[in-house]
Amino acid sequence: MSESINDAGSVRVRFAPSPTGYLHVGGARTALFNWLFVRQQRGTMILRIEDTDAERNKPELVQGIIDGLQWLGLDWDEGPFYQSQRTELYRAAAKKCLANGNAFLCYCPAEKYVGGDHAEDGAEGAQVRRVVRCSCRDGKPSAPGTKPAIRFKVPLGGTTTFLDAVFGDTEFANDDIEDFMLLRSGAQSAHNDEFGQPMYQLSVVVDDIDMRITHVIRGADHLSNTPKQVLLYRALDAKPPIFAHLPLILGPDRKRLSKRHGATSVSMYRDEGFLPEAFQNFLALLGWAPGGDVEFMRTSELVEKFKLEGVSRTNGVFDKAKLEWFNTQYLQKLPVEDLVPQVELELRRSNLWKDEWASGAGREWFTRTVDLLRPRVRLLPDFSTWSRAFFSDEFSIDPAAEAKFWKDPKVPDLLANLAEALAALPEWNHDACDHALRALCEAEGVKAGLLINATRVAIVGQAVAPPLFDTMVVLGRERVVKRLRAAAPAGVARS
RNA sequence: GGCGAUAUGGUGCAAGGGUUAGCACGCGGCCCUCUCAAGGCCGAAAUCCGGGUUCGAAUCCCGGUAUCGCUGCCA
Repeated sequence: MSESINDAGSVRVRFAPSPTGYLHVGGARTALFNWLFVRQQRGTMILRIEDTDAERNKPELVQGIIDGLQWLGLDWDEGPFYQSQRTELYRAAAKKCLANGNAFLCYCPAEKYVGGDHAEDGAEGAQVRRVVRCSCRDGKPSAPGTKPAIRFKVPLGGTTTFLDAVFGDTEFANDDIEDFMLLRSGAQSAHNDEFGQPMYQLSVVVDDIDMRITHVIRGADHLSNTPKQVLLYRALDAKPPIFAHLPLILGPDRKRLSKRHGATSVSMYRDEGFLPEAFQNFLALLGWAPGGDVEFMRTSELVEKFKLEGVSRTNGVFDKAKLEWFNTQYLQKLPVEDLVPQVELELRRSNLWKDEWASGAGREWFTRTVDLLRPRVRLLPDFSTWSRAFFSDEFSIDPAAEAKFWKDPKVPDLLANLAEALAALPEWNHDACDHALRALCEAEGVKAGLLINATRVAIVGQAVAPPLFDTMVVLGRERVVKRLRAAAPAGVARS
């Protein structure tokens, strides 16, 4: 019985980024889809770092990717594995291909390699072969004496097919596939190695076989690489996995998302103050939809509903406005206890945090305050802005707010009177404040709105805040009265 | 250039032969109101083009166009 659980757990996927120093949006989406799929299937997620290009890899950059994954709440079960540490495995595989006739030694200097070019379309006659093959593949070295590289010997004629869960059955003509590199030549290597570093196509396939990957979920930029890899699986006597290629994420100009589109790394969104779960929800819906009208789905729901078959085949534009909308939705709908820790982190970052908020009554008060503030927050740092206005001694009045709500000459007296009325209140709560203010307005013959707006400016320094009486309760009587008294003469001076 | 993929409002997704082509973001308006949000209601806005197949096509087929990808001793 328990064996069936193991069966269900036989799905194995991997996320295999190159260490570019940060996790970018496209990579994050790939990681997320892998993760949603594998968690639903109760399978195994593997993290593998594709750092075979020794030139441009810095091991320390991997941490940026890991941070990004963790922020997004994506975990893995095995790894991280580093391809740079598995070189021998790839060399052995390349030699196996050589031995069984699926690869050849290529002596062409890199710049002079003729393969991959396409033959001129001659007369209608024999146009079967579309890719030029290098003479090395037939045992006729083009430049004997130099150190050779190893290339895959793509079959002449025929087709290579594979199953793609997103794009369906896909077929490529072998004559369109160039004899791709497996191993670099040893020539440029400082060492006296026979061969150089392995190439991408080789290392992915070898690792995916070795790690028993069942589903390769990756960007659609690899769709055209897939037949090469399928050929390699065969050459290595292995069964290809199921592929699932995800449509690419584009910038607003419909070009592939890149640095010049602004924020492309997930860390930038973290730093801007997006909630990880909102980001996750947004990303999940970029290229996939469960089929109904629901969009707000928390992690567990996404895991439950995700289907590879539902993935779109169309490249999609990253729409930051929609991401912002998701963020406000999460800010509002999340259980407040899920939000409070995020706000705490934010206030710690901006040095506004007070230890008394960590537990007990302080914690309760802090939680209530977060709850009060959150409908008006768009990004986490807005909490810092609010806190500065509410609780810090740097309190100051925004001139624009003042101009808008203190222009009535009656305001200074009203504020002064209100201060005393509030100071005399037997109890400090929403209704008491409400009644006191309205009674005063009635006595003075002014509309409550006038004083409410003026008071808001006086006690928070800005034109925008949560409903006034809630705000008063959260601020506390002492602060409210003090600020009202301070505001009254200021108002007089201006009137 | 060759090969491949894709094509529904500005954007993200629905509608897998028969709907007044639906939802959401954004945009405009109204309501609510104590400011600003949120929320509610209303509105403008789309099936790339051309041929087929069919009683009937956004949906299936072919061609064109456009876009993206691959075509590296990058991954």
